[in-house]
Amino acid sequence: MLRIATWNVNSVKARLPNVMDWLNSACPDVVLLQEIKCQDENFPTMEFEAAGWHVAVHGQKSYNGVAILSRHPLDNVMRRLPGDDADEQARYIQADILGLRVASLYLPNGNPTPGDKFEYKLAWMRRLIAHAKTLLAADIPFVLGGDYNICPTDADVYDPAGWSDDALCRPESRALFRELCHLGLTEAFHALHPEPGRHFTFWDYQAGAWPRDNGLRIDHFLLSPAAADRLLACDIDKGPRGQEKASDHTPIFITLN
DNA sequence: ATGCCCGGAACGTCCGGA
Repeated sequence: MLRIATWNVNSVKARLPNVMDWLNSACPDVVLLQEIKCQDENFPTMEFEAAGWHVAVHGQKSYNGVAILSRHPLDNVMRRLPGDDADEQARYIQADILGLRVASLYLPNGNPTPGDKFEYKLAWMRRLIAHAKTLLAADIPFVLGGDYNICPTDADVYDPAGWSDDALCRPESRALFRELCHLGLTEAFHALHPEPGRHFTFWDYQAGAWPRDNGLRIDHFLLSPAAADRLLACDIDKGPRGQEKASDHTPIFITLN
């Protein structure tokens, strides 16, 4: 059994006590982090290693940044999403863990639409689709987890009409997400919880979004066919969102046999 | 409501977030 979580922590330095408490209580085997908001040398690598974690980081000053924590050794660490050497934003890191290829990704937000940021989001998604094709051809089971900044359907939005023009919900964003899935990948939460419900992974800090349960489902796991064959469970852990000094995202887990 | 909150960088307040 392998339990993998993904969590946009909204600054690993501001969130370190929350993250450490959660690691001790939730006991994941692998954790994919996004929005660490620090350079590699400022990531709390020593603290995590002292707690028994293997660490791989792809950081950036102030913005973005992704990392992988693992109870098992990390091999073949790859930083940056292929396809644009001029892209300096730290949004992708990949490693092999016990023969499983695992990626932590932070897909661009893309607002406002239309505009340069939305075009960057769509271009980044096309690069992710191209990379997923490469991963499928490598014939190694893989898991792409992270903050996709996509609500796949209106069922994933507390107020679909109000969000219809947002980059997270735009038809162009959803079409590229479907194109990615249609390569043969399984979106774990939807596969195991197909019924509509208020299944969210993000609640804005503003306007009482958390107490009102006005959330979005934007953090996802996409699994290759061989990884999907091992999928036993996928669940959202709402606990951390209710803590003091919480991230605006909460972790989501998959369990593989 | 073009508002609300948060972290980072910086020390003004703005940027980015979603």
